[in-house]
Amino acid sequence: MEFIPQSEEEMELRRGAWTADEDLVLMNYIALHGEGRWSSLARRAGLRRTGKSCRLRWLNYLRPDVRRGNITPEEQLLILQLHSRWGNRWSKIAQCLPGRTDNEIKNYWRTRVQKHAKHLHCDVHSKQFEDVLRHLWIPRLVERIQASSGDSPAAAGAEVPTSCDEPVNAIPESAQGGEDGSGANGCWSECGYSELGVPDFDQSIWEDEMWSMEDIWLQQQL
DNA sequence: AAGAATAGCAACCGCCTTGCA
DNA sequence: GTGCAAGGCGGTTGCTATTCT
Repeated sequence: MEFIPQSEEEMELRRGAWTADEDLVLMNYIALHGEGRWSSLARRAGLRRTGKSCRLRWLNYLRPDVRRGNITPEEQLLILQLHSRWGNRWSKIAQCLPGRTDNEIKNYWRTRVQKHAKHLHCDVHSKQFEDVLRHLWIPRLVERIQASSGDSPAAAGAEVPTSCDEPVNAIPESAQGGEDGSGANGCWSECGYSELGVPDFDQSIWEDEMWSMEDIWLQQQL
């Protein structure tokens, strides 16, 4: 049974946080009719929401394959690499991180990465910050990944896609411990790299360590 | 213990692109 | 070729939880 709003009151659009009931309605409707045609979907499902709002709610939150929780070091590494290549192309970056949404990656970048840039008193797009990423942050992430995965070259020397089906090794040589850092076969997302089961780090602990490295780096610049 | 400051994240806004009549 | 509607994307805002003073 489809609900077609008749009166103006029924047409009045809701905004703000979604309720559990609205979520349920949206999920049920999509389960029955599939996604797409969001504007009419919103009307027919009886949701007083814009099509855009429904689409966003589904893609960023309700979709069954959405992964939640801490961004793992592998994912962080991938984000840093892909962002250096593609810039703020969040949806494109998200395509290479299964289960992560563009919104989540964007939020990660703004809250974590830009915060570090701010602490360094430089712009995220500056050469200085690029150097920090390339020579400190990324190598540290690689070390962490190596350590936690039993020094698996597949993880530590993983390749980063230029597109999701065109892998290249994007980890800078300075960040690679051995002469042969390769071993992963193609796009991380496709080989399931981020699903290898490397445990999450306690973000605050390892980020603290990042800051001691920052001090070293700043010293080197003096 | 309470208020202020900060961080994290969900959701909205506005612009651009695409598809179709 | 043009206009319109819908979808997609990046930027921004605002709310809530947490941390700090």
